[in-house]
Amino acid sequence: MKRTSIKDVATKAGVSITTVSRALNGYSDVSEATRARIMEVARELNYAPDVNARALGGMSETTIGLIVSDLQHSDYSNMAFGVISGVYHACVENGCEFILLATDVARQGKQNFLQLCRKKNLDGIVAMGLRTDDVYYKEVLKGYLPCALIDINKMGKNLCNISVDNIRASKEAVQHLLALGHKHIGMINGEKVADVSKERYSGYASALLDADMVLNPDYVIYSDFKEEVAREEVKELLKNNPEITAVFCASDLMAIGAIQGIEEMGLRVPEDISVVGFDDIPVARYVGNGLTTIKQDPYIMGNMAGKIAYQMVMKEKVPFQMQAPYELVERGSTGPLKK
Amino acid sequence: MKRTSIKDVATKAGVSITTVSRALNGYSDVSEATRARIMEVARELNYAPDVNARALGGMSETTIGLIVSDLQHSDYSNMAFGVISGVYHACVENGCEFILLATDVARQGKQNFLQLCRKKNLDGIVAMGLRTDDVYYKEVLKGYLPCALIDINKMGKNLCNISVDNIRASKEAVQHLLALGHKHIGMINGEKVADVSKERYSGYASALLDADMVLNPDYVIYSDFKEEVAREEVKELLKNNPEITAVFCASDLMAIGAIQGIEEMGLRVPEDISVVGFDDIPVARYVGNGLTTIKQDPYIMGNMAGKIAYQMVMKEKVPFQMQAPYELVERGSTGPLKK
DNA sequence: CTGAAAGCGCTTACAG
DNA sequence: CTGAAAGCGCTTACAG
Repeated sequence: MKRTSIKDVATKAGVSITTVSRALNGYSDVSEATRARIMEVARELNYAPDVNARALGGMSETTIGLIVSDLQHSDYSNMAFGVISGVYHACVENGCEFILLATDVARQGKQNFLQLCRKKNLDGIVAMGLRTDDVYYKEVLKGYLPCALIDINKMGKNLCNISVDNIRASKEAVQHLLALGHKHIGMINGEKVADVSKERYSGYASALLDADMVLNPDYVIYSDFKEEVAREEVKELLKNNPEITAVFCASDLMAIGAIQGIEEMGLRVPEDISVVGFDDIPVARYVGNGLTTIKQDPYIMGNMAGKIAYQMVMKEKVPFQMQAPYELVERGSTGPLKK
Repeated sequence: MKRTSIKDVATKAGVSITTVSRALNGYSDVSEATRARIMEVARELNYAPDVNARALGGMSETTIGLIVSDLQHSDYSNMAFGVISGVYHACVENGCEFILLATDVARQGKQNFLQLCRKKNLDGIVAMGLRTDDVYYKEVLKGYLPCALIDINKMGKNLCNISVDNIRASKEAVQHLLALGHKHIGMINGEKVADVSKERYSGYASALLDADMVLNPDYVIYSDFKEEVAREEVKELLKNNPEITAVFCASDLMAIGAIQGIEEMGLRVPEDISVVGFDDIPVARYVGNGLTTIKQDPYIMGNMAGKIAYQMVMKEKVPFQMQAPYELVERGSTGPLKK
C-alpha cells in the first residue's frame, strides 16, 4: 500500500504542496474554494500527513511519556492501569501524544534516560512506581524534562509530585480506629525506604500522639507491601502483643494478608481484631465483609499528573506538589472494641 | 535544551555525518578506530538519533498499534491491562514500537481508521474490545493492515483471531456441573449479538446434548455482561424455574451478580445453587469461598496477538486463528447436587 | 491568495 | 574505509 503524500493531493487538486499544507493546517490565507477542493481530495485519498515528516518540518506534536518501572502481567491493584488511562485521557484532552514506556532494567543499562527522551522526542514525563534502585530514578529526578511524579516525593526544578496527603489520610484511618474505642493499635507498614511508608507511619504516629497515647515501636512491623509477608508477620505481631485489637495496614494487599493470618490464628475480623487498609483496590469490597480502607483513585492521579506535565511543558507555573483526593471507606473489617 | 544532532557528533569526532550514521547503525564498512571514537563522542553527548528523521530517511521502525474500544477508568477484569502489557512486551521482544490507541467515538468520526494508521505510521494492529457498533469495527476488519484480533471471531485477509476455544471451555464448565450431579442447569449469557456469547452458549448446549438432556430455552437469560443485570435477572430465572440447581455464567462479573441475587433470595451458594463463571478475574478468588470459573489469561492473549501481528507484518504465514489456553479452576461456588 | 525553495535530521546509493 | 549529495514528506519564510 503506497502511502499517499501531500504531493498526490496537490497534483489531484491542481495546486502546490505549499497550498495543500496551509489549507490542511487551517491557515486563513487560502481561498475558500481552494480549501474546499483540497479538503475534498484529501478525504477521497484518505490522506493523513506523515507525523514524522511533520515533526521534522517543525510541527512536532508535543508528546508526553508515561514511564513506569515495570509492566507486570496483571494489575491486581489497578494502580498501573488507572494511571495509564488517566494520563492517556489527559493527553487526548490536551491534544498531545501519549507514549507508554516501561523501563525494564535490561534496557536501562543500554540507553540512558536522556537518550530515551531524545529518541522518542519526549517533551514531558509522568513517572510512577520508580524504585530508588532503578537506574532511571536519579536521572528522571534531575528534571531535564518537565516531570510529574506519582507517589515520588521529591521536589526540584521541573518536578511536581502528585499524591494523596498520606499523612493526613493515615491519620484519619487510625482516628477511625480510635473512635471505635481501640487503645492498642498496631501498624503493618511497607518497605522502610519507601517515601509513602514514612508518611503513612507519620500519620499513624500523629493520630496516636494526638490521642495522648504512647508510641510503642513493637507495634510497627514492615511487610514490604507484600500479602504473604503480612500474613505471616501479623501472627508474630499479635502473639508478641496480645493486647492489640486493631491494625492499620499501609496497603490493602497487606491488609488482605493480615486478615488471612489473623483468621489462621483462630481470631475473627472485626470481632477480635479490626483491620484498616490503604488504596481501595478492586478486591477490597469482596474480602470477607469488605475491607475498611483509605480510597485513592489511580485514574484521577494519572489524569492530574498528565495535565500538570502538559502545563509544565507549556511553561505554565505549577506548584511543587499537588494533592489527590482520598476518602475513608468504612466496610466490615472494622468494628467497635469489645469491652 | 537544544537537541544534539548527528552533525554535532560528526564535528566533534572529526568525520562526516555519513560515517557517523554508518558507525552508529553498526555497518561493517567503518574502521574500528573511527567507530570507537564516534561511539565515545555519541555517549558523551547523550546523542540519540531523532526517530522522526530516521523514519523519513528510510529506517522507519516497524510499529504496532493496540486499538482498544475505550479506555475505562479502571480495569476491574484486568482484561485491558493484561492485553496492553502482553502486546507491549511482544513489541519489546521483537524490537518494534508500541502505540496505544483508544478509539473514543468522538474521534472515530473525525478521522477514519486508515487515516489514523497513516498518521501514526502503523505497520500492524492488535484490536480488542471493538464492538460491532464502533465506526472502526468494519474498517479494521477490512484488513488494510495486518491485524490480530482478540476475541473478535472474524476471518479474512490480513486477519488472525486470538481467543480461547470458547465452545470447548464452556462445555467443560457445564460438564463440571453435570459431573456434580446437576440435572437442571441454567445459563446467564452476555449480549446476544456478541460473538463470545454465541460460542459460550454453544458449549453449554453441546454439553447438555451430549448428556442426553433437553435444551430448555427458558433456562437461558441474557444479562449483557453486567453484574447488576445478572443480579436481578437471576431471581426471575430461579423463580420461574425452581428446579434449577446450577448456573453457568458467561463472565465472572455476571457470576458475582448472580451470587448476590441468589443470596438475596435466601438461597446459598453452593448448597442450593452452584455457580460457574468465566474469565477468572482477580476478585474471583475472593468472592465468598471463591468462584469456580474458566480461567483465561489476558496477558498471554495480548502477547500472542502482538507476536502474530508482528509476524504478519514480516509477511510470515500465520493461521486464521490461534487458541489461547484456558483452564477450569474449581473453587467454592460449585458443589454436588443435594439429593 | 499562491508557489518555488530552503530546511528539519537522518539514510543511502554513488564515487572515490 | 570515507564523504558529498540526493532524498524522505512535511512546514515556513519569502516573494509575488
